[in-house]
Amino acid sequence: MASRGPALPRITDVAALAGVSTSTASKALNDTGQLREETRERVRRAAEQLGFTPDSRGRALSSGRSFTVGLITTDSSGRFSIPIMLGAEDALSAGEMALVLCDTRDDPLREQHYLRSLVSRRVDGIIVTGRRTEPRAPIDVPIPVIYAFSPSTDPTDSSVVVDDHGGAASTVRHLLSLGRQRIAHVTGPESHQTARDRAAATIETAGDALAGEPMHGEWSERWGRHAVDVLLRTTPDLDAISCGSDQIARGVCDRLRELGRSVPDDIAVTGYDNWSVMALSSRPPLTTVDLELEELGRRTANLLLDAIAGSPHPGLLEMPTRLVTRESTLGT
Amino acid sequence: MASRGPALPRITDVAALAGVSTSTASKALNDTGQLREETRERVRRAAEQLGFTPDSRGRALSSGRSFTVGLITTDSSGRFSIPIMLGAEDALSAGEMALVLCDTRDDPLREQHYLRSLVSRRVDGIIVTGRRTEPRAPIDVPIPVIYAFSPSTDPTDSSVVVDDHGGAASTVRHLLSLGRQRIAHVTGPESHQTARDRAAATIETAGDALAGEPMHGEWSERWGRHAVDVLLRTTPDLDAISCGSDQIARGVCDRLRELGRSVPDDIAVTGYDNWSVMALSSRPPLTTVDLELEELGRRTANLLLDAIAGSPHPGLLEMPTRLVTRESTLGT
DNA sequence: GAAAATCCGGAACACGTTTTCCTGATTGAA
DNA sequence: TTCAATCAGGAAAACGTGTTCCGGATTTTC
Repeated sequence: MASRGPALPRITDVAALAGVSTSTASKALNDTGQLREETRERVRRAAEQLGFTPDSRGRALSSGRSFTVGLITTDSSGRFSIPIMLGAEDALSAGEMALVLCDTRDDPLREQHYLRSLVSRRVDGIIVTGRRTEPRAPIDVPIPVIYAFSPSTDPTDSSVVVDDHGGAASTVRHLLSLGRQRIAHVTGPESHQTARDRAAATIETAGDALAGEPMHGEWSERWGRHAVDVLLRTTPDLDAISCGSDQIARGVCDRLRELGRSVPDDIAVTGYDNWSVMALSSRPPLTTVDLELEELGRRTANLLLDAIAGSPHPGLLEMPTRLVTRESTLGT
Repeated sequence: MASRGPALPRITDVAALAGVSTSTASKALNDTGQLREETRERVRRAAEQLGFTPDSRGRALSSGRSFTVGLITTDSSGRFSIPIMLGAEDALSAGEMALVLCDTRDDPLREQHYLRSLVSRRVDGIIVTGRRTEPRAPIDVPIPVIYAFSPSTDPTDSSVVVDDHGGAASTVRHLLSLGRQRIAHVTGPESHQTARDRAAATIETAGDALAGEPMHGEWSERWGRHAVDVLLRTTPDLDAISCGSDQIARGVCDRLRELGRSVPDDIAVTGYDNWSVMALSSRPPLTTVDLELEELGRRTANLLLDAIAGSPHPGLLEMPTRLVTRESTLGT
């Protein structure tokens, strides 16, 4: 009942078939030790014939490593964690490392549970990620840890984050380069650090071209639509709106179109996040900032691999964003 | 260099501290064997004091199991695989099982690579999932496998899928119960089985109330908008549009509003998928079908646990969907 | 032809846990 | 008091691999 089908062959089976000892078989398959090439080849053929796949549990035990890293995410349903996850998984799988997924659902109890589980599995390292850019409390484990997206509050930990300041600045510079002179900023709640950071960068970069104060609201199309109504009343000579998210930008575009304003001829609009379903379905499609989260995930994984190998890179690493230009600023 | 910080305590350390042998310590911590309660307690305290966490690699080796299952997804970036993944992870973590993530990116080579890796890790089972409802070729491994969302072409394999027929039928019955009598169906490409299935169910359920043939196009808002133009020309007395996805439905609503038709007073609209960003941002919010994918993932995981325990459930399991009613059919 | 160097492969152990078997001690019954 | 039955815990093996050490065989050198 325990095993259906024939048991998987062990290295001793390979050794027996090749007529050598297990240690010789091990050396042959791992290209270590001193063996005649002919012996190596014989063992390889035996392994091939038996369909031998080494049991990594044995290897893990003897090597002291598990070739596994844990990914703790506070909400993987969020659209930020997922690309990070995939990027990390991509980078790790190249190094024959596996990634075990732990979704805490923002529950500290679950987080504790998962940490124990990961330590018990003797994972070689842990990636911690979240859905907000606010720093989070570090986790306490005797294993290398890298924080992605949400940095650790401890600056001596290794964290990889998005350069939100640079991203927001790039949209504003783009608008300025197009000759826009009255730029409004519509973004998310002031309680979100990312909204504050982007607003600050916008103010700093726009200078005199900034129209009024940044407008904080919710991350929704509805807020974008509402903000347009307010803006057109208070700032009639507006010629650009830089939005804190693609969702807001889409709402902005919809409302502008309903009111007969042309985007981008009358008013150029920029989004943020390059969330394809929003940015591409918007009318017109949005110029926006791609967070390059998959690359961030890859980078995080590689940093973790370094740390596992004994060369940690403590501190904060800010990853560059990429400006994606589309019709909402360029026209057709 | 290999280990920073003090090495993690082993069970021999616990045993030494408690003044017993390792086998006794093991029995004490696992509540097996015959030991005095006082001895058990002494061992437990020693473990506590040392912060002992058993090394699951050793346990895995000795038990013959790895307490790990693999999840192979052809694209986890798709929004279907993710809830399934989370549901599975949730169900597995309750049983102290870990889930290792493998994203093949639809590349057969990568899939082979991952399969070897999972077999090498001696995972206790594998979940295979995809982004389409088309059956897929089974994988060949000597380990229990369950297919989720994309069933296996081999009917003797275990597969868990969405009841697309029932889901589509439920929207049509809902429209009929509201007294709608001329129902059009706008859906995705005919090359997609899910579009064909939903169309067939719609035809069957709507009967005489069906207006024209199902209209196949792409899964986009643009197609939804375009379909409205066609429909209003060919079928002026239309009073309901059942869409094959929330994205299409959103396009439909947008276009109807632009043309001055009231949803749902003039024409009721239903979506499919309950993709919140579409269904809730639509004006009005969409009545739609929730695929309950997280529950599907949980169910898949539990079936896999059964199979691992020696009680497989071969065949196809269709999971029920849930109709979510909102303003696009009910009004305010 | 003897001594040294080199090459090849095997025996043994380590990794950390669980489990099986076994022994000595205690208890109960006759 | 003796024998059997139960209890408490230890010794050893098992899981599958990698690695260290060591001895025998072959080749090289003088």
